Parts: sequence; structure tokens; C-alpha cells
Amino acid sequence: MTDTPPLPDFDLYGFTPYRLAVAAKHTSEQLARQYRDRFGISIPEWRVLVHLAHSGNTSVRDIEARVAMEKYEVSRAAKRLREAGLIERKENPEDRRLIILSLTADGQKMMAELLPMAKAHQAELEKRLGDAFKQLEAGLEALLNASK
Amino acid sequence: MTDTPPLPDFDLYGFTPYRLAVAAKHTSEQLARQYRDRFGISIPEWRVLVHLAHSGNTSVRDIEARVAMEKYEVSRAAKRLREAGLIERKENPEDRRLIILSLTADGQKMMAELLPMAKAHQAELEKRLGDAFKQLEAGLEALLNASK
DNA sequence: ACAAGGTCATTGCACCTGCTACGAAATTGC
DNA sequence: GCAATTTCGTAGCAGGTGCAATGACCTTGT
Repeated sequence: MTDTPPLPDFDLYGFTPYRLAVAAKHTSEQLARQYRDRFGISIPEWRVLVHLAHSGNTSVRDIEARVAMEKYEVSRAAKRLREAGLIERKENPEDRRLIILSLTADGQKMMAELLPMAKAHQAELEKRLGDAFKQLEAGLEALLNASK
Repeated sequence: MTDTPPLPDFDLYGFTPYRLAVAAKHTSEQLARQYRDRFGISIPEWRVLVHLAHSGNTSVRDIEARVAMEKYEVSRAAKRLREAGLIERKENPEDRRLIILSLTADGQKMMAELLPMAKAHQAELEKRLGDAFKQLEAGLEALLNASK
């Protein structure tokens, strides 16, 4: 071994961004796999669908601002969803740059299955974590507010 | 509008996997951008480097098991790092399937700059969140242990 | 009225990822 | 001892992602 400068001690397992990434991956993985296998839906697509289910007609810009996605992500997710017949687009006559996205009847039907799955997943998470869930949410609340 | 089945109420902003994903993205983004711009290092590469800085010589398999990455991710990150001259590989004479990865002198030098950046980032996060940081960590601890 | 600048959505490009299959090496079971 | 199985790392492929540039449209200022 040649002589090397000593490195500062650093433990990846104690590094909050790493922990958050692992936690995020783990909590979404199981559910994401379910709706991928059953419906062929990815996470960006799922987010767009949820937003449409919740808020009705909206533009790409609107989704981008509210769902922590870049606009090109929204655009491409919307394209795939359109090709799958789950959403449709209309022009906005008042501003022809904007596009109005909305669920089709098929999309509505699918969401009627997907949303209960997500609710069950959330409930299971809360149950499994017990008191720690409240702490987690309090911490996340502070972190997410601090960004804004 | 045609008649559509009513959808269950579901708020994406209250969905824990979503909140974790946003929090993870946000906390790593700033730091990741720093070491990407300055050193051309991606997050998977960073994880491999940290593990090597901390644990010395290890195999792909070893990193995979400890750093929440798939083995092909490790393999490709290692390939890029090798091409950049930051790590090197030797054969393990006792098991020639295994590969021993270690930092080169250049890699050590780079980590001597990177690790303090990460520590500062962590410290800043803790300071900014105050008490909520402890709650966040308690929640994450429970969540990460629950998976295992 | 119209040029300059801003906003909205999409796309081309290069790169990255996820999956699966593969070859090389070790281990197991007979 | 040697086939069958398992483990380790890599690579091909299809598709996803991040960034910057583009085109269509609207707004503002003069």
C-alpha cells in the first residue's frame, strides 16, 4: 500500500439523504410493482392519474407545479397515458397554449381499482409503524415545508 | 360529460411514499448537483465511493448487500469509476469470481474533498430541522428496520 | 399594430436504468 | 471425480430520464 491521506469518518447509513432514498424506494416498490404488473403504469404516470382523479381537468403546467415533477416528465407520462386510452386532451379555447387533460371512462374505471390499493397500502404502513409513523410524518412535514 | 363512477377520495400529498420520494429528491438534489458539476460523479458512483472509503477493499457483491443497490448498478458504477481512474480492481486469488475494488490515490484525494461536503450538508440539515430532525430519524429508523 | 419577450408543451439527443441472459468460477451431491 | 446447481460479475436490449432547444401561442410596451 502506498501512503494515502487519511479520510474523514463518514457513515453512509447515518446520512439522511441516503436513508430517505432507501425508505422512499422501499415504500413505493411493492405498490409500484403491483400497478405496473397489473396495469402497466409507471410512477410518473400514476402521479398524473392521481392528480387528474383528484382535480379533474388540468394542464401539464398545473400538474408540474403540484406533483413534484418536471414538465417534460408530465408531458411524456401524459403521452403514454393517452396512447393507452386512459386520458384525453382537449384544447383550451381561452389559451391555446394550454392543454386540458382529463381521465377517459377507462381511466376512471382503472382509478377506481388503483386508489383503494393505494389507500390500503397507506393504512398498512401506518399500522405497521405505529407511533413511529407520527414521528415520521412530523419530520417529513418540517422537511417539506422547509424547502418551500 | 358522461356518467362516471365516483372515485374514492385520495390525496397524493398525504401519501407517505410520495412524501418520502419528494423529501429524498429534495435533500439529495443540492448535494448531488455539487458533486456532479465538480467531479462528474453520479449518485450510484458516490455510494460506491463512500463504501470503499469506509470499508476499504470489497467486492461488488459486498457493496450490493450493504448499499441498497442492485449488483448491475454497482457493476456499472464501478466500471465508470475505473474508467475515471478513481478506483481499481484486482482479482481475489482465493475466489476468482470475486473482484476486489479499492480507491486509487486519485480516488482518495477526491473523497478527501467530497466527504466533508457531505458532512456539512448533513449538519446543515440537522440544524435547519431542529427538533423535527430527531422525529424524522426516529420514524426512518422504524421504517428501515421494519423492512428487514 | 406589431416587435420583443415570456409561457406552455413537446422533442432530439445522449446517457442511464431495469431486466434478463450469459460465461466463468466455485460448491454440492452423487 | 464429475455432472448439476449456485454464485459472481458483466453486457445486450428496450425503454426511461435529464437537459437544452424548438415551435406555437400569448402578453407587454410602444
